[in-house]
Amino acid sequence: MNPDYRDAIYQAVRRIPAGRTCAYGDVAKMAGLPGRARLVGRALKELPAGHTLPWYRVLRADRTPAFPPGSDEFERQKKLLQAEGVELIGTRVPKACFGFIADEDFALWGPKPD
DNA sequence: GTCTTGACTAAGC
DNA sequence: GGCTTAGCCAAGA
Repeated sequence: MNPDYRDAIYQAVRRIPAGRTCAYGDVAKMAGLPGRARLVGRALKELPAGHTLPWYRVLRADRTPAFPPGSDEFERQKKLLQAEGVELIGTRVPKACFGFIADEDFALWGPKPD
């Protein structure tokens, strides 16, 4: 198999700075896969054991976790985000902590990975 | 080869 | 704010 897209997604997620979150769609764009948000979900679901990927920085387009509130994964994501200074407001993260497709962020992140 | 599923998104009501 | 519908594409059965 040659899951090149998956590696691209992993790299994209890894580039998300601490204290920041972004949507699956944003990660997909950054990975060179615009519109493949669901592929990001698949890739994250199939993360290898021992990974250090900040998957918890990836949220849905509405700034809510992909997991139902109260679930183990939801609580874990919430805890990890809070540890980085991103406190969930109810089930959502602050707008200021979400997204990276902006002039400043674009200059910081660059048009594409190396 | 076809059908179902999915850590999704956007648009419409 | 929420729910429904349609579109999307790869993996697994």
